[in-house]
Amino acid sequence: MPELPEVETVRRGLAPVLVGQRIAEVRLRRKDLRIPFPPRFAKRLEGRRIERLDRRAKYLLAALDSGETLVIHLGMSGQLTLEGGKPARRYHEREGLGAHDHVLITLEGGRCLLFNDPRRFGLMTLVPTDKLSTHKLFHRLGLEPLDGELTGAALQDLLAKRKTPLKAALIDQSVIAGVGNIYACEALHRARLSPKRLARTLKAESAARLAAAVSEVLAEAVEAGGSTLRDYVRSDGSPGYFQHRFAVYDRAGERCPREGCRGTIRRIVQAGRSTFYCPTCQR
DNA sequence: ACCAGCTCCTGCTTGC
DNA sequence: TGCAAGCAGGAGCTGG
Repeated sequence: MPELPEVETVRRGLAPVLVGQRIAEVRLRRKDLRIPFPPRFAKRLEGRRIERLDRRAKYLLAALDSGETLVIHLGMSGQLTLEGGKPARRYHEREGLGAHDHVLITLEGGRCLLFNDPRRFGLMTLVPTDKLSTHKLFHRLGLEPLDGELTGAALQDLLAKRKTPLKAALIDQSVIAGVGNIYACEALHRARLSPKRLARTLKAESAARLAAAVSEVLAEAVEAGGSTLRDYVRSDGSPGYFQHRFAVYDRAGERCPREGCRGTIRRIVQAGRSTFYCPTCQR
């Protein structure tokens, strides 16, 4: 679900509240998400201060004063929201939590970070902060789009050996980190490139256009607070707004919004996932 | 090395 | 109306 813009929006919402705070208590309501929680997970969090809140690809990274980093992935349906205010322990101990409220992290200040994830494709784990970049979750990740790494040349280089359709290459996290199904479709439309085109056939000029399109779409989506289709909300529970600006995603049958193009948006299936594009202007 | 396909899980939408 | 199949924003694993 949440792609880079949604995760970045959650990060921006959480950072002012979490950074500098100490974790008072952690409550796990099951023993695993997509993967098991690490040994003594709650104990390794309790009493620790959160020193930074960063993002890599679609992962949130909370660096702790213990030298470990709490790694969080929202999967398809994960939500991280801030609950409660003054009455410190109330939320943590309350009954009647939702069936999918899996983890509660109560801060010394009294607020509570709640992780809810119906499909349980998300994960939480702990990784030594100085070993993050070599950890198996991170070592294969590709270019980080909002950090200036995503240049036309770098992208062309990564795509050069790939025999997959462009769309499949774009959602491959070892090429560009953080792009998922929605923003891949949007970026390809903006770059006027067909999702079916073979990745390695991209010339420098097209690769540059695609690199720029990905960066622009993601940046605009972050500005809009992400896209809310069904599950995604910001940390305060409010929705994002970028879905209203989709050019192609979930718009099969509609007229292509590109000026001067009279095409109709089509939905096809690639590698088992929906792709939306305009066959007229995307080549 | 690379790639397509399958899989985990729940809930909403669609079609009979 | 009711029920079952199909589908969903992710990504690791398998086998070719």
